[in-house]
Amino acid sequence: MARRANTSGATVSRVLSGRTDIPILAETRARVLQAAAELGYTPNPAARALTNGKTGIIGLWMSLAYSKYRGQVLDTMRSMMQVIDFTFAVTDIDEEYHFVQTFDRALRVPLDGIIAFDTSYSVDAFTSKSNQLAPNIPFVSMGAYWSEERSYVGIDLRAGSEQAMAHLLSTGRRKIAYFAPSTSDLRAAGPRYEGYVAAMEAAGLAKQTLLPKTFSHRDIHDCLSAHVSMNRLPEALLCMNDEGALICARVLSKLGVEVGRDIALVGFDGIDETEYAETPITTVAQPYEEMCRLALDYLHAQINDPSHPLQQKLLVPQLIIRESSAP
Amino acid sequence: MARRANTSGATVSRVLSGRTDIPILAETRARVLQAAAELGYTPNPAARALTNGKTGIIGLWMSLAYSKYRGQVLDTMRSMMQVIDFTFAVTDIDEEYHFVQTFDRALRVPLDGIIAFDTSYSVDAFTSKSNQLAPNIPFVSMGAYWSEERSYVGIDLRAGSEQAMAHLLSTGRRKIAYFAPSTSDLRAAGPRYEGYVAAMEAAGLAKQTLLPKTFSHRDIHDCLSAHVSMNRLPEALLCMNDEGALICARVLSKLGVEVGRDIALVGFDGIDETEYAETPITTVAQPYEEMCRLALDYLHAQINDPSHPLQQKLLVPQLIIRESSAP
DNA sequence: CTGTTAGCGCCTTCAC
DNA sequence: GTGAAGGCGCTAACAG
Repeated sequence: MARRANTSGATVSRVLSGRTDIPILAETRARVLQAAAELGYTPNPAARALTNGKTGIIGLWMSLAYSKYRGQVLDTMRSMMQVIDFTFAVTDIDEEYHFVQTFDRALRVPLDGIIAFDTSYSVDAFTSKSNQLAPNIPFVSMGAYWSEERSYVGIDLRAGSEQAMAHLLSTGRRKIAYFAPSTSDLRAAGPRYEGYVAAMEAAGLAKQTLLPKTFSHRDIHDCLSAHVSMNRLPEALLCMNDEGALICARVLSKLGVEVGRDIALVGFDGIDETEYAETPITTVAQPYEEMCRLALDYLHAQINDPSHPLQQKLLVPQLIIRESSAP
Repeated sequence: MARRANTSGATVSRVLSGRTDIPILAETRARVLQAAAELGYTPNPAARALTNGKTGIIGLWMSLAYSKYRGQVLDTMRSMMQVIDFTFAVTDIDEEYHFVQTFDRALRVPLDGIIAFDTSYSVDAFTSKSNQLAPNIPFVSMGAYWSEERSYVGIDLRAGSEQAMAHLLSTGRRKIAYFAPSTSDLRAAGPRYEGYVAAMEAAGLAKQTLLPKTFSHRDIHDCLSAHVSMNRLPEALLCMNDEGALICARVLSKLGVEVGRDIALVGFDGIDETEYAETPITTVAQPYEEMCRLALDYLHAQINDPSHPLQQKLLVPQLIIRESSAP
């Protein structure tokens, strides 16, 4: 490349890095640019990263298994990255898989820092491993799971769950069931479930779970129609997430159960559709924009100053009450 | 690190690369592993990539602006990557932004190959630029846009659009409008629109567009309610995508218009919800699983053999007829 | 303004 | 089985 442009590697570097602080003869620059175009030459990013000691890349670690909430968070991160000069590389963290292998893979990408989003039930494995696997890379976790040993922007879903339960109880519901996929780790665990349990026990009520196999339309339908036909539907469902709640609402409506009157529904996350459903759905909305903004701030601080002290913050979700749980 | 383990860099490399072909004393191995754990040492991926000449990373270039269809594709790619030993780094290609800057950023990630998905209206800039920016990196585009100069797995949405129109026309619809966001580049362009135009002109019918500002619930509502109140609703809407069609259906239903009887609706993409909507929605389903599988195959072939000839294939979407366009 | 030199951290080759 | 040397492609520092 340098040869083709009749110049040295250093000059090529100066031109192609777009440096304005070093004066370069217009003619030389043109020669370099043309040679690059002819050869289809692009600087090797790995070599660049090695030399510079930084990559300009922030890794976003998350599960890419589809969910609307994750999509919204991704979208938010995307728009925030546009205004700062970092590339943002999303890598899939598969929680059902072998963690170590997953992390090994994620660490193949040379990074200036990592944001780990809702790395859910692998959180134990994750935080301890991430300490071991990448303790020197700036790291912030955000979402429902965190470790006190690392910087984080957490969302206190247990508090959110308790808000939701207080609302359901204060509007007279007594038979309240927790609704989650039986194949999920959140079946009978996690902050949402803990909030549910605490509230039911404090109220002296019997706990109950409704567990479709997954949150697919079919499974939810099968689960609910069985309960409807046996006339055993509870007075309220605390649904693990909004997508499940939305499907519930559609299914129940087709089964002749009126959401908001015959049964109350509450979801988690705060995705857009809850507002526009046939019957708008009450939801525990996660403050994900603030979460993203803070996580990026925290990470920035760590990147600029590797010895930056821990930054930890817990956000509280907001209960948005709508018709699906009308009094 | 080598010092801490009382050994040489070469041995550290042999241990940490997990090589089984080179015999290493169990004790030495243990010493290295422990030193690594104590120091929290991780091999520098950039240096590795530079030495090895490969990174084990495949870049997925796409817009991360949220859409359900993109989410499903991402999910499909994710599950396919699990079974092959590549990391998969998703980088946002912003089409509304300055292309060159976007590509510059995406190219900061050291990659063995690139899959570009639906890099839509930037396709011209994109393919020409990608030739210039990364002509030597194995590259496959997949989705609705492609360049004949590169390998691709395309989806012929124009053919899909014509199928949809043939169906609407054959079921007696005459006043058919094309429905897209006025702020989108697909407002009056792109393969979907071309198919619409061709069909209408062949049938000797007057073209018409309905253009809400965006595909948000509010904008669609404003657009449709205006038409309803003026009693000017067409007999059918060809909606640019399923998400828009689903919102249309909800809005129309609230406005007292019965979908499938008073008006026909057809969407594009084939997302799951179309099947479970109040009135199931007719859609031009994109064969995205096949698309992903082929794109990965093609890329693999190129990675393994840099001089592999071009591989190009055009897939045809499938029209799924449901109640929203019942005869 | 531009070329030369050295080193980033790793892995491969070749000795021992 | 293990260490020493060299080079991957780039850029900062230093000459000229």
